[in-house]
Amino acid sequence: MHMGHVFSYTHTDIIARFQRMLGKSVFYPIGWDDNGLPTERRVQNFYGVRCDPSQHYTEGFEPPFRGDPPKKHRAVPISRPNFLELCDELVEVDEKVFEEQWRRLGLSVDWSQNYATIDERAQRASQRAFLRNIERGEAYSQEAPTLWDIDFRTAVAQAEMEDRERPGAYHKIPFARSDGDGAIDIDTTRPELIAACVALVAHPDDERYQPHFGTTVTTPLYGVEVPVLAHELAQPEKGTGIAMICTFGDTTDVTWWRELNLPMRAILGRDGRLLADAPDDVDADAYATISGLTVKQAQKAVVEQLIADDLLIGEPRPVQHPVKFYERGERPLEIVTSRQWYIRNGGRDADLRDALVKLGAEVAWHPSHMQHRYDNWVEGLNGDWLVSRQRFFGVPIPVWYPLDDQGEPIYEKLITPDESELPIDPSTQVPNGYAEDQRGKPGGFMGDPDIFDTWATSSLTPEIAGKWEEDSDLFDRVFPMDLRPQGHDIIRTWLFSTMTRSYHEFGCAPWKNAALSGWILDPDRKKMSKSKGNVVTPMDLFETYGTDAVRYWAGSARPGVDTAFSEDQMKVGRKLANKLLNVSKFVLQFGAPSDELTLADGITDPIDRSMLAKLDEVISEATIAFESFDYARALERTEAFFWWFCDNYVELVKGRTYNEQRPEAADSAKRALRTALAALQGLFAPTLPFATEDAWSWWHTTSIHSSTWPTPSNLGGDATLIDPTIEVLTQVRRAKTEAKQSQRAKVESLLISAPSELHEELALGQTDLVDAGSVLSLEIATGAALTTDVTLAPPD
RNA sequence: GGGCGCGUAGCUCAGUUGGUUAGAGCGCUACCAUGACACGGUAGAGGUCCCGGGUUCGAGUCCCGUCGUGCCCA
Repeated sequence: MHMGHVFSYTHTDIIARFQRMLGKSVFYPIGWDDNGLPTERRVQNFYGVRCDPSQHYTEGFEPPFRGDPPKKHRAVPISRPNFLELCDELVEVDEKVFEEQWRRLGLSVDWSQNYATIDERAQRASQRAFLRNIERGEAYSQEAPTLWDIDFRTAVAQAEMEDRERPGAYHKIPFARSDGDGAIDIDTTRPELIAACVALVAHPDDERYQPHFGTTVTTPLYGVEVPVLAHELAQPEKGTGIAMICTFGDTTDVTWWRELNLPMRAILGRDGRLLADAPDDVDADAYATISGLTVKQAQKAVVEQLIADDLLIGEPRPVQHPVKFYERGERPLEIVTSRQWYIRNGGRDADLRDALVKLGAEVAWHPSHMQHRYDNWVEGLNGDWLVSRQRFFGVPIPVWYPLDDQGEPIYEKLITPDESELPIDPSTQVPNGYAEDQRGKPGGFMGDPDIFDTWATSSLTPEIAGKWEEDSDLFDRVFPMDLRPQGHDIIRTWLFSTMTRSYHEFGCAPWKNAALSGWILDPDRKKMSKSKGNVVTPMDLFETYGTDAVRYWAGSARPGVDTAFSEDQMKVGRKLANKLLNVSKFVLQFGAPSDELTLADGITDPIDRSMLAKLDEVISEATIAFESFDYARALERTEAFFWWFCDNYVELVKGRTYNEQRPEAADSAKRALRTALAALQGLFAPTLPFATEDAWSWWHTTSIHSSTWPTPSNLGGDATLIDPTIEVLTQVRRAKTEAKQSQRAKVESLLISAPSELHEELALGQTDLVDAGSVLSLEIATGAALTTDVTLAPPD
């Protein structure tokens, strides 16, 4: 856990606490997204093991290490079940630590409702939703080109892919025309893929190549005849304006291959090496020189061969170009053909895409411009959602396949479990009508070896948390949910995938509101993240500034705005919490008024009513702000009033409150102070739960967090009536400061000059003013503006 | 290249239907042991609201453009 988590989770907690004070019963679960690669990596590094599915299960296996294996240690291969046991073990330990930290932060989540994306309930929901997706045709498996990380050996979804600028070089290479009339020169950054070339392509409007459309050329080195075609995705200004289409060099190749109905000529293997055997029509002898090489080695070999055959025109020209990477990966993604499971998300279906955009419009976004991110992403999708992963720690894909006489799976006849059997693991469980000894045998069956990507399960968090199909009373009450809080960086993944699943299953958005938190930036304005090594952990900050101060820092950042990590803000928060405790002590020292007058009868002084009228405005504004999830504005308004209250109102009426000569006047102030204090403690309670609870306990027996949200007292006071008096008080203070005197210094005479319409207001504040300013003699005269003439008494 | 933010005091940021003299905190300066508070208080200095046009009686706020900066998507 780092400050980025503290930041956004605090926002959610503030909203939950506010809603609870409105009298609502808030459903506030928390979940751990623990399956997937990050956990696998942690397990490998923590225990010094690696998963090898060919290994057999070892009962009672003890890992070589529990934490910090030495650098030289070589990972011990262990079976998948053993590996999963260690995942479970580590996840449990991690979650304990997390929970402890969240409790320390004061998250008011319902800990009895927590879940994890690997727990049984989540697995059940994940598998159930998926089986229903299959039934309705929303999920399908297909042998298709897939983004592939050669190091992780897994397929990767569009949402997990990112562009990185990498150096490359254009190689200009001639493709001989089949009619023998010269050659067409193409530019490519991937000459090693010439053997995989299936066509050349140029823009249909490109006059240079229009005469060649429909003709054929022959690939250099490998002698394959390929057509010259037209497609509007070809970029005339890039290189020579004509490109070779390979199966596959990049995602555009996939589009061309699909839309132009081109044949497959695959040469890349899943290990990132070129396949051992050449495609059928490729010159086998020429291919033999690159067979089995890595992509990098193959490029070098092909270029050398081109140069030797005088087929490289000029020198390679270096370029910087965007290359697609798995977001966790270190080598460029390749595209290989493999059988994968997909869930329809509109990437290949305009109607579905439109429906999902429309669904996005039904959600209230906070801040509203975040909706553009969603629209942008949905409209830019170019394929369905790939959900299968060739990994180990995750929810198994709950299907089996019958095997034919040759032992080959018959994918179209897949076998699914009954919902009542979920969750299942098809790699250890046997489908109905089969016996375990038929596993992998001709005429028998095989389990799908893959697991779901973690997003495929976390896309169901509303269903998991609401106990969909398991507790319909709860589910009907909480779904659709009111709020999805999350970071804006995962709109394309978590938010969008959750929308998609909800649309398929229920035809509606899974929540009414989406509140997007910003990122935490380090002082250099870089995103704070583990991989950048610039994270700050919260525990020390809790110790140094207090939890409320850390929450204050988070709560003062406007929704959706990236925020610099700032200890200065925490100092301010600490100051605020401290001030609240002190002013509470001050107000409460006077005790409760003895009689039971109503507020209207007990608070008689117009100065007191004026302060309360100001407070009423603040309560209204803060309430409206909170209702629209703008916790920062609510805090800011409350805070501004609070400091004014402490510095001005409290100081102004302090003398009257202490004055036993005029009990009724003192009583009015005491009642006003207590009324304001109760409201202020309430207004701050969502943001500063600890300080407010503490101060509240000094005069209440129940928790402030189960008290009711402050409401305006509506005594009909004049909010601005007090202002001229405060202005005069400020001028008196200034006079004392400029004279380098104590604020306690006596004022011999105070001459106030003010427009006549302010005279009554000043007269009403006069007694308090005389007390607060230690004024010996005061006079009010008429003048154009409010000015004062302060004569200090000589110091003693 | 397309989309979306953001440019206000040395720093971090408020400024919500356009409306007196643009605010806060931190930092800085000076002062103050006062009965809630030294984890304090009082006051002060500090701003061509990125730049250039436009709308308007009036623009930090609305419109157009430029520049800078950040993110998302190609």
